[in-house]
Formats: sequence, structure tokens, C-alpha cells
Amino acid sequence: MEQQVSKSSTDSADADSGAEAAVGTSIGAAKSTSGSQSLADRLFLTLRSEIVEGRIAAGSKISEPELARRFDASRGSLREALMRLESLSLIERRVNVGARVVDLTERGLLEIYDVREALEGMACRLAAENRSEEDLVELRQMLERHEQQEELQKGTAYYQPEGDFDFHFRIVQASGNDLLIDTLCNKLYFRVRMYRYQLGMASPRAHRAFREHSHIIEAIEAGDGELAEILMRRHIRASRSNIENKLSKQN
Amino acid sequence: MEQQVSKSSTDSADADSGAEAAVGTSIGAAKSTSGSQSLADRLFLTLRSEIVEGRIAAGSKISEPELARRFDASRGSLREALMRLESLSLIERRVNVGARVVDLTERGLLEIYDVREALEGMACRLAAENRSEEDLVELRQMLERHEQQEELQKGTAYYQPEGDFDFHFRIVQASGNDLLIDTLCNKLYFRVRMYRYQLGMASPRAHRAFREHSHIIEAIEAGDGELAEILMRRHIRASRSNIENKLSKQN
DNA sequence: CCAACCAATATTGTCGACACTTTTAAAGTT
DNA sequence: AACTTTAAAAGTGTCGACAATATTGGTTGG
Repeated sequence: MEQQVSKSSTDSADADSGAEAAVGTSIGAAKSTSGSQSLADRLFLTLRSEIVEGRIAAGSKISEPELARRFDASRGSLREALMRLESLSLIERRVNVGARVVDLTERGLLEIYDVREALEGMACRLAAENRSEEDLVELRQMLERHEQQEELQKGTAYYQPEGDFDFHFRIVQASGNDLLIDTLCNKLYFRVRMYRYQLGMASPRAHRAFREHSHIIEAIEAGDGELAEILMRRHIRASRSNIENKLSKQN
Repeated sequence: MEQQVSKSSTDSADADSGAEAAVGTSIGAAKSTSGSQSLADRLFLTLRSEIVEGRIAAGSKISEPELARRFDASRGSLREALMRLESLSLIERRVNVGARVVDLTERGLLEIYDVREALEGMACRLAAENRSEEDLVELRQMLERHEQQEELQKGTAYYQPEGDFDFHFRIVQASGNDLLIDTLCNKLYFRVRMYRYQLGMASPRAHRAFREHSHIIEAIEAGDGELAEILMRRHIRASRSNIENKLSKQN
């Protein structure tokens, strides 16, 4: 029913971003290698990475002829890619005017947090209620991996948010609700990543976040959906408050 | 930031559905009348209505050349409309194979309810916290209108779900969170409508639903976000249970 | 000097045609 | 008769060109 979802959150981000190093690289080269994906698919993946990572600046105008030349593709295929980006709310299109990359606003970021609190809270509840043995093993392994990484980096200035991303990604997967999975992992998380890359949300919350993650997984293991949901919502709201503070200091 | 959202849920559904009565009606006729919308836009709106209302059967294959001929448009414009339908999860496309209307499954319907519980619960909480005087007036008026309609129809066999739809639509609008509004009103609700139309969810819950609506609005008026969220979640979960029972009896 | 108007340019929307893939149907073989 | 192979048909993906619209720059009038 839903689109493809890679098992790990990180590889889905890196798989395509590594494919295009130089600017003028032709996308069509991989025509025979990777089986069934269209040119528009590849354009979409490439542009998605470039927008998320800020290589195409937030708020900037997108010129169809220019991009088409750059990727050596027709405007038709490019337009298909742009429309998919629009459905992710990574760009905005206006009739007879053109497309712009969305700009990152404080309000938009806070709105995302409220939606995440609702959806991931539900995902966490469902994960606790429907958890499979396999999910439990993977969640536990992931937690131990993050603990080790945290030990290694103790004292370093900032905390790479990939661990946090993995955590949320996996729990959503464990919910078993395909609509929820698609909404979060294939849509909303790309905007989350865009904010993280470009506003550089390097939280000093590393240790605290790890403890919170740990408690959430315990609730899932115990099959306590109600508690799991409460803890996840508090976890996300704490993150939101943290950001809110940081933003208010900047202004 | 988000797309257009009409003030009422009903007119957004009727505005376009009424435009195309006969099958072969040309879409391009309205080119000069309604200002700035493209042919692909109109195709999208028309097809969306036809799919939601079941005039294009759930699960059926979609032929691009056939539809293009029928609406007297080029395949390019039609494809753009199809891609937007795909982003609403009203159709599914597979490379080099084509598009099919999604089919309605029991599981899919229950998944929607879980997502609605999460999102509308949050919307209700935000509406209670951010409510404007204008929102309160409109919500109260809507409730009175529904009460009158309920009186008129007392004893009739089934309950038109439009009132229920209006209720949820308005509360989401009052949340003030554009992402939430867009996700629910411009995306998810069309799938909800599709299930209602085609599986004919005529609830006998009319009276009970009205009482629940009333309590929810009271909580919003009182500015009690926590209670408003709890009540909305219970309201939706009750609806879900009701459907679940009905479905299990059919099988 | 500024504002409004107008022509020239660039960009988007739409279309029809061609290339490639999948599906269908027939022919042939075991 | 059933299965495989093969050719024809249909459908999708991609492209380049044309038409309609928005933007830019210059010109004119106040």
C-alpha cells in the first residue's frame, strides 16, 4: 500500500546523496543498473537530498529550464520530480509563477513538533501493543549501540542527532500502522531533517535523551502502551521546549 | 504555506463534484471563468471527486489514454493530476505498469482511525488553547444547527454524516496549526470520505455523537486543552469501535 | 524625480510524437 | 490439451516544440 521504506533511517538519506558529487553529473547514467525506477524518480531523490541538506537554499526560486539543463533531462521529467517534492512540502508551487524551496520558519518548526508529538505518541503506543519479538531485539540492540557511542563521545561538544533519528524511525516502524509509517518516515521526517541540517540542531541533550529513550523502550517491552505513549510525548515535548528556548535566545 | 482550505467542509466537496454531470464533459471550458488554476488542477479536482464517490471504482485500473480522451486533455496534464492523486494515496502507481485506484480494506480504515485519534486529539487540544472569539462563536452556532437538524430527523433511519464532518473540520481549523490543518483537511479527510461514501458508514450513533460533540466544545470554551484532547480521542475511538463491530458482524 | 504604461524577454502550461516496457494473443512444440 | 516461445498490440516514460502567462526593463507622461 505504501512506498518503500528502508530499514534504517540513515541509509535512506545517504544512499542517494552519495550518488551525485559533482554538479553537472548526469542522472540518466544509472539507467540499466538499478532496475525499476524512472528518471523522474532519480531526479526526485537527488533534489530531495539537495534541498534537505541546503545545497539548494531554502526560500530560493527554482528554475525549471536551468535544472533541466543541469541534469540533462527534459522539463517534463523534472516537473514530475518537482511535484513529488511539493507533496512533501519541500517546495511550493504557484500556477504560472513557479516553484520555490520552502523557507524555514520558527513557527513551521514548532508546528512539526506538535504533529510529531501526536503521531509518534500514537506510534509508540501501537508499538507497545503490537510489538513482535524481532522488534524488541532490534530496539534493544540499537539502544546498546547508542550507549556505546555515547561513552565514546563523552565530553565532546556536540551530539550527532543520527542516533536520535534511528530511535524514532525504528519505533514508528514497529507500530505496524502503514499509514503512520508512511506519513512520518516518508514525508514528515524529511522536513525534520531539513531543519536539523540547516538550523544545526545540535542538542546538548545527549545524555538525557538516552535515558528517555531507555525508559520508552522499557515501556514497550512491558507492553504498556499507555505509558509508552506518555513517555514519548514528554520526550518530544522536551525537545520542543529545548528548541523554543534556543530560538528565543537568538532573537 | 499550505494550500487553499475552504471555510466549510461541505462546499469543498460539492464545488467540484457538481461541475461535472455528464461523462464526456470537457474540463477546459472553465478556462476564463475561475481565475488561476491550471487544467491539471481541474482534472485533479474532478478525478478526486469521482474516486471519492466511487464513480471510478476502488481497485480499478486507470488508463491514461482513455481518461485523456474522455476529458479531451493531453496525457501530460492528466499525468500531473494522477500524481497529485497519488500523493493523497487515492491511487497507486507502479513504474511502467500504471495506476490503480486504491482498494478499501478493513485494515486501512482502522489505520486511519488511529491516525485521526492522534492528530485530531492534538488539534482539539490546540483549539482549546489558542481559540479565538470568532472560532468559539462559529463552533457554538454549528452545534445549534446540528441540534435542530437532529430534532427534525428524529426517528429517521439513518444519520447523514455531514454534520459530523463539519464538526471535525471546524475544530481542526481552530487549531491554528497549518501543518495539522493541511494533513487532515487537504489529505486524510478525502480518504475518510471515500470510505464513508463507498462503505456507507451510516452510523446510528447520531444522538450519542451529538452529546459528545457538545462536551468537546464545552471543553474548548473552557480553555481546557487536556480535557478537550481526551474527549476527542474517546469520541473517535468510540467511532472506531462501532465500525469494528459492524465489520466483524459482516464477516 | 516618480509613477504608470508598454514592449521584450523569460518562464510556465500544454500538447503531440517517439522510445521503451509490459501485457496480450497467437503460433508452435512436447 | 498444456506449456513455452514469439510477435503484435497497448500502455507508460521521455522528449522537444508551441501557446499562454508572468516578469523585466525601458519609455513616456505627469
